[in-house]
Amino acid sequence: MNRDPERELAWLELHQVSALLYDGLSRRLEAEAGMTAAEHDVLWYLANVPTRRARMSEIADRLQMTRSGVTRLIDRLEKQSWVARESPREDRRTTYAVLTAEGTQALRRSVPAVWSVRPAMFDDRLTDHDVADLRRVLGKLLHRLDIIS
Amino acid sequence: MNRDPERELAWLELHQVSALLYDGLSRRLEAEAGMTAAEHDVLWYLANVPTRRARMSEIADRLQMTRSGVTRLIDRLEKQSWVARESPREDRRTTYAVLTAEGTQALRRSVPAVWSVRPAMFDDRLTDHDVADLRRVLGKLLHRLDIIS
DNA sequence: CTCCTACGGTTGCTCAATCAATCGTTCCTC
DNA sequence: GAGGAACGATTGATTGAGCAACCGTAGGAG
Repeated sequence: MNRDPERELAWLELHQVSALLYDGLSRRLEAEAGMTAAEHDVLWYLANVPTRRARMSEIADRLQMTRSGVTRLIDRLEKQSWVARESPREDRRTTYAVLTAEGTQALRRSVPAVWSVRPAMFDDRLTDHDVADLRRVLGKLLHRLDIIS
Repeated sequence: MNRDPERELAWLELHQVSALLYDGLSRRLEAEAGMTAAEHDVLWYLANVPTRRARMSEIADRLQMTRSGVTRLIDRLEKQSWVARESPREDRRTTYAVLTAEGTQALRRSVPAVWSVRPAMFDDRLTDHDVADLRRVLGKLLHRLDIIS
C-alpha cells in the first residue's frame, strides 16, 4: 500500500494526455473526414500493411477492440466502400478486411485532421530525447500489461 | 506522412498503454464494485470536496463530460442511492449532486479495484527515474494541449 | 412590471461498443 | 471417415455517451 504521489500523478497525467489527444483528434476527424477515430485507426492500420488487408481478429487484437466491435466497424466502412470483405479459400472461417482505393482516398482526406494533433506530439517542445524516454517507459508498461492480460 | 516513425510509435503506444490501464481498471471496477470508471471518478470527486457535493455543470467541466452525460450518470448513481440531488433555494436552476453515506461505502468497496492497476504502474520494473522521465514528457504534452484547447 | 435573453439542467434521438449466444468452418481424436 | 471440440466471425440485446432541442428559472433593460 505504499502510496507514491509521483506515480499516482503519472497515472492521472498519462490518462489525461491520452484522452485530450484522442478526443481532439476524434472531433476533427468526424468533422473533416466523416470518420470516427476508431475507423481511422483501422484504415490506417490496413494502409500500413503491405497487402493492405488484415483478418478481423488481427484488427481486434492490434487495436484493442472486441471482435464484435470490429465486425460492426467494418460493416460501416464497407457501406462507405472504404474496405471490402474477402474470404480466403484456404480457411473460410476467417474474413479479411481489404482497403479499397476509395478507402485510401478517405484516408488521404483525413490527413489534415491527423496533422492537427501533430503539433502537440511532434513540435520542438518535445525533443528526440523526450520521445526516446517516453517510448522506453511506455515499452516497459506495455510489456507488463501484456503479461497481465 | 510518416516522417518520424519514432513519434508515430510513441503516440500509438501512449494510447495503447492508457487504454490498457483504463480498460483494466474499468473491468475490475464493474466486476468488484458494480460501477463504471466514470461513475467512480464522480464519486471520487465528490468525496474529495469538503462539502461532499458539486453542481452538475461543475462535475461536467472538471471531469471532461457533457452535461447530459452527467445528468444520466447521476441518474444511475441516484438509483443506487449513492448520491442524492439537491436544489438550493437561492437558485433553483442549479442542482447539486450530494454523496450519501451509501455512496461513501460503495467508494470504499472500490478501493481494491483501484489498487489493482498498481502492479503495472508501481512495481519495480518501473524505476523512480522512469517515472520522473514519464512525468517530464507528459508535463510538456499537457502544457501544450492546455494551450490548444 | 414586462419582456427577453442567458443559464442550468433534462429529454429525445442516435450511435458506437460491449457481452452473451449463435452459426458455419476447421481441426483433432478415435 | 465420424463426432466433437475449438475457432473465427456475426447477431441480438443492452448500455453509456453525445448532440440538439427544450423547459423552467434568474437577471437585466426599458
